[in-house]
Amino acid sequence: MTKKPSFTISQLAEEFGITTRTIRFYEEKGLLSPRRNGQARIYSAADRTKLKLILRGKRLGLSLHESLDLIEMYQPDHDNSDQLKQLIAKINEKRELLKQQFEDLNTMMRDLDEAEARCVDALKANSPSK
Amino acid sequence: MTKKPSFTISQLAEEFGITTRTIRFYEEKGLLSPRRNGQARIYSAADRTKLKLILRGKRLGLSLHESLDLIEMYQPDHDNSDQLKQLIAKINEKRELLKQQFEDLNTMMRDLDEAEARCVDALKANSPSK
DNA sequence: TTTATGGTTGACGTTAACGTCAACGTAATG
DNA sequence: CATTACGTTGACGTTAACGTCAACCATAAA
Repeated sequence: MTKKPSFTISQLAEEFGITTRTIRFYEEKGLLSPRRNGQARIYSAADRTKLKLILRGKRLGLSLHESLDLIEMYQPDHDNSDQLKQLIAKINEKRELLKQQFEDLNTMMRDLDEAEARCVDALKANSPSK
Repeated sequence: MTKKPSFTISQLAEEFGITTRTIRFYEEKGLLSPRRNGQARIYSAADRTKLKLILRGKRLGLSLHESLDLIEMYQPDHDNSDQLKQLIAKINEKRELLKQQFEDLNTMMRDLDEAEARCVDALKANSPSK
């Protein structure tokens, strides 16, 4: 039997490079709900995963609320067909947005390549090889 | 001789689906500097391109200031070697961030695929083929 | 018992990125 | 000339996502 891992707030804060204030803030917003030991918060592996999803969302420019939506997609209510259909629709919307982001990223990457090439050329021009 | 195209603020606003207030706000922040006809603003093709870059940056989660940095990368001061070197360093940093974003996007896309698959399965289970 | 360490709950402050609104200018149109 | 459409400049409001700070509690070590 492997013990279920658990974490303190500051462990998670350090691991992900954020402050404890931030983690508590996410809880206020309903993104996390760790269990308690007395008044102290204890985070499960699942809580940690949620936090990871939130931070990934942030890196992709999602708001906290959007991340919350996404997280809820991962644990749908399997008894409600209407909700499931809505969820599938939402997922497809999200997929479209992600595709757009892929294009944007590619474009920006190419732009950066060109920008760098121009810089390198300019450098060569500035200091001719003697 | 093809005439140089120019745009009014509301043309750009409509084209990009933003408000004129937003465009003026970007100007306040130094991201745009259209020429004037009297007191009215006139936007050149270059201004339009800048705006496009800003909005692309936004979709990728960049702040306005970060987009400004990027835009300035595209028109470096070709006489200043130090600045050029710094710029190359910045570009490489940015590239690393973009790579991270690519990974995030891929992961999220796969997660979405799985989430959808689970939804579809649940739907089938709910309404058996009878 | 004192002190250090880590955690908690408010309350309030801050910054970015706009929105809203009022008061005004200007140019074309009926 | 009055109206309509479009534009301008402030000034102020708003929301999200935290930061800062004070006052407090709990446990463990000195």
